Amino acid sequence: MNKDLDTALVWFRRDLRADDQAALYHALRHARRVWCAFVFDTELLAGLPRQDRRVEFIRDSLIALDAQLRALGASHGSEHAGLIVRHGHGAEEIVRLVRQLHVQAVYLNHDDAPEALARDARVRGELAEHGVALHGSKDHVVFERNEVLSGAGTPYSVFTPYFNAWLKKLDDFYLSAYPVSRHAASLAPVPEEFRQPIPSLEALGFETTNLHQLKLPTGAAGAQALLEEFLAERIDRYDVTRDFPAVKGPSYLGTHLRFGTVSVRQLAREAWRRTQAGSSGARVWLSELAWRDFFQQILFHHPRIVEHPYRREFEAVKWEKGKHADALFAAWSEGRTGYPLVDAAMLQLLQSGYMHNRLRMVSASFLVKDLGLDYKRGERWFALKLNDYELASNNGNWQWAAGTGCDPQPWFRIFHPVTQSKKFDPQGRFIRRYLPQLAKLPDDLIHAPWLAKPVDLEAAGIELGVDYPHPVVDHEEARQKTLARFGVVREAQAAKAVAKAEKKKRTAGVD
DNA sequence: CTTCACTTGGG
DNA sequence: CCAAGTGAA
Repeated sequence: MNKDLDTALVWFRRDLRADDQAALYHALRHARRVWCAFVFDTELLAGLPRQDRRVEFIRDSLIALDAQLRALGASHGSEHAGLIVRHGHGAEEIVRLVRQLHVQAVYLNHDDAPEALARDARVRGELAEHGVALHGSKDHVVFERNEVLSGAGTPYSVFTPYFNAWLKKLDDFYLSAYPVSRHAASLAPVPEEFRQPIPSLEALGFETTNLHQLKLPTGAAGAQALLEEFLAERIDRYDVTRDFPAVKGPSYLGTHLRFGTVSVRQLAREAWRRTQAGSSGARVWLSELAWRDFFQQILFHHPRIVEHPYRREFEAVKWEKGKHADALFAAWSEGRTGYPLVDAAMLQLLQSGYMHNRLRMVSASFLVKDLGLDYKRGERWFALKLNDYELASNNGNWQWAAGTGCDPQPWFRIFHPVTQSKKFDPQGRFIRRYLPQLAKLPDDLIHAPWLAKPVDLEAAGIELGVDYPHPVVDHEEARQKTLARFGVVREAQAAKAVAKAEKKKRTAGVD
């Protein structure tokens, strides 16, 4: 094929794989010599704790990506291909590489988080000054930006119609893999002076974590192993197993999706095929992928939700503040609220960087509706701790739980933490895993130890307040306070409804 | 010169 | 998947 460019650079960011990779594919197709680069961004790293499983996950995955690129190049007659890894200011390092390698175009995949969009726009401007083009591609989601719009041409704000339109647009082509290997001969040898080993964690300013003790294999090969097992053993029952935190139901692919060590097209393709074959589990799992697209698209169209509630009437809600609120937040984040399921969930997050989806809902609801704390505090905590943290999904789901988002859980629907516990961890298997001090309590008492008789507590070897905390709030009392707290929203929504009804009456009168 | 089978590009 | 292009019969 005739190529229009001599040289190009692929800037890897959250797409750490060499197969079915949009930017890599386009670069290889258009340029005779293609280099690949990743930058550990000093500004981004500076905001992270010294022990961060995600930095380790990325570093491991870069080693795998480098090997993947070398092998791909070698099998197409190109020795010394590979990944150039830098540590510095992301944008500056890329511009520097472009000049040093005399690159004619940079290829990257879209990152639609507001800060990333701003950064990429700056890079585009700087590159333009050197006469270098920047080409962006969709890669992270199945459908992005304006690809799925309502009949009126506006973005959807309710999931169900969005999902229907999403499914309608889905076809084999959108889900087909970018055939990277077809053009792999364009992978260029990395010049001697650019061949540097991938920096160690220490060199990056980090310490090792327990990542390798977790059941989370890294890199594209790790993702494929997880996927194979999930498809073979669990996806068809996902609809019935996914709500039970003690059951191995989910795919555990969230972190791989986050860093692009797996292609979302591959996942959607597998789920879609099984959906068409009648698998109800696959259909529910596919809808989770669509939720991810939905929240990405919402963030793209409404970047203000990073700082503000999507529904403006919630700005007026007064959250608990001050010393007592801070103490409640500390109890929540450290897993000592006295509500076993919530505490077990928060400990799972602390110890592994993962939290089961059902528990994300339960613990979020508890923070907002039992403790009366601003959802943004919880959002920030999850952002810090979740291996699979993704701004769009995390913000979207927290706003869902708080009732402030698009298509949210209504604010007056308040999860009962004990009922949720009995329903989704009936035998207390999950609770016992993280709270061994409660292990001897019988199944019916483990969900609310403060209701156990002294004799039962004694038999289980528990002294409340010593071995396990008293509940930090009374749920029924908290519920009443929350309903009152959201009174301002009720009034605003009622006023809105009245205005709407009057308008309807007026237009009806005209007809 | 037409037709069919096959490949390639698009996202 | 579909449209457009290619090459052989």
